[in-house]
Amino acid sequence: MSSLRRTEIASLLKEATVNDEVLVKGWVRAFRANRFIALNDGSSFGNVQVVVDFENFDEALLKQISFHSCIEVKGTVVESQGSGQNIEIVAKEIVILGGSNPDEYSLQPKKQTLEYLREKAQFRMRTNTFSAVFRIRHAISFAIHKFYNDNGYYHMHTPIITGSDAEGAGEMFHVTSFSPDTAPRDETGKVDYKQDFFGKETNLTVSGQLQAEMGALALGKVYTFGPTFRAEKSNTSRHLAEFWMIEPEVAFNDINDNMDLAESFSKYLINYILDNYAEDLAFLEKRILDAEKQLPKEKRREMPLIETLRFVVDNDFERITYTDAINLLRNSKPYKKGRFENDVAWGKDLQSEHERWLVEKKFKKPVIVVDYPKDIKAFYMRSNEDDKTVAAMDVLFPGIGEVMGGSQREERHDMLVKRMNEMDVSTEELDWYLDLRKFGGCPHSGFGMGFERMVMFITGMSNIRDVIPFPRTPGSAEF
RNA sequence: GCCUCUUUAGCUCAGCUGGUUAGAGCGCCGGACUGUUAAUCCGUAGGUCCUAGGUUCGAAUCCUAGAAGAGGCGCCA
Repeated sequence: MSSLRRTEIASLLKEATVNDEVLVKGWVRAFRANRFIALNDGSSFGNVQVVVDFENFDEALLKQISFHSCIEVKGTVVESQGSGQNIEIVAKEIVILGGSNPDEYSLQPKKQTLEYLREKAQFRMRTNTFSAVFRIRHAISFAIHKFYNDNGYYHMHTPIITGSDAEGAGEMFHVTSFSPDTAPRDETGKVDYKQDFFGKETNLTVSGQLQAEMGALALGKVYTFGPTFRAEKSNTSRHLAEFWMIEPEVAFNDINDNMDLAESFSKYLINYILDNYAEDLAFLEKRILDAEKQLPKEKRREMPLIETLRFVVDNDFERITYTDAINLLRNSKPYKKGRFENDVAWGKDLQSEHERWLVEKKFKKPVIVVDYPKDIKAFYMRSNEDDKTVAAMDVLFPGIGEVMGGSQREERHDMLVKRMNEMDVSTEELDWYLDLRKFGGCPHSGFGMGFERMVMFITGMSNIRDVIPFPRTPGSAEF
């Protein structure tokens, strides 16, 4: 008995047979009727029920079996008399590993708002919702590596501290070893970064794409998966200052190959979760349905979570050019009735209300928009024959908007230089990037996927801060 | 960067045009019950009405500033 080894609850629920003597450890999810403990150790969504014959246990010990206290139980597996589970454990010995005074503990065995739990990040992963979300977050991360590995891609680590500020993907966080008060200054009074750690100004990366292109032009197929930083004061449920991004970059792929990759990649991830995390998904779906009961019909999801995921996997993404999208929008009901707040016109970027109409009203499935006007896109995107558009694509998902954005890259050296000059991007600073066109260049494509946005889509969570353990947003860097 | 909303018990909230001692459900605590699945029943306790000013005979309620949280726009992933 004393040499008994711990069984994880996931394997216990799967493999235990009646009369097994077992040792389990975990956190108390509920203690009902002074007799039934729902115990969870994180190994699965399911709890194991521990039955306590309270007459045989010390009252002081039973008192310590409170919500989220941590205990160790030795006992015998029996068939359950109750209806909620097949087997349960009759406790012979219980040890309190860590008590949790319910008077002082900030969580309770009841529904609590996601906002409140967000403030208690030290505990929120113990709740059903967040443990399901973070198990799935892990699984998507694993599936990403599996997808690319199985398809012959190489994972490439791009730098987190970058020395170039020409990536143009947004505001950056400066990285310096100087203290603001004592930073050395040059004769004009500006901070003299020549004396700083790296001898120049440095920032946290906003994208690994330019570096990934080096990998693609040597290893053929590469992808990055790392943290990314944007110092934009975006105050929305879809933006983080620190988020994770996956960026495949593939030699010889054109924009159509790029779209194929984006579609098969996202379907693979969704399928992986459908196949392996059904229990967690079912709980998340039920959670949303319960929450939506209080909302008016038009604010509820059109389909429950799992149905939505199946639908996305079973149907082709809609592919449409920017020009066609503009025409569709200008002929749409909301446009004609003046319901859009922002104007729709060729040359202007699609606003979220327009994207939402295309995805949620018109096509009711993921939509890939391609061939955007060159003036609203980045310098490295390949110019099309019409000289007005570039081979850029945005992949739009229902409820979330842009999940992926990418392009075929401009591989023609002269064209790239021309675009850089037009858009005021320093050719000197990016000479290494231009070298990739000068020496052994080739057509290539890639895109960036916002990891947290994919986690949002798959888990059905509506705030990006609830799918990352420690969200960093303007004005908030707790924990 | 712009705009809007919220902040009242441990949690979720109600509290009307300013007017006695600020309420409910859940949770906690005490008791009853004991095969429960958000257990049930009875009872007790629990409040700097976010903070600081102001208006008023009187402020949870009105005004100003600040803090925290949420939502929308823009930017994007």
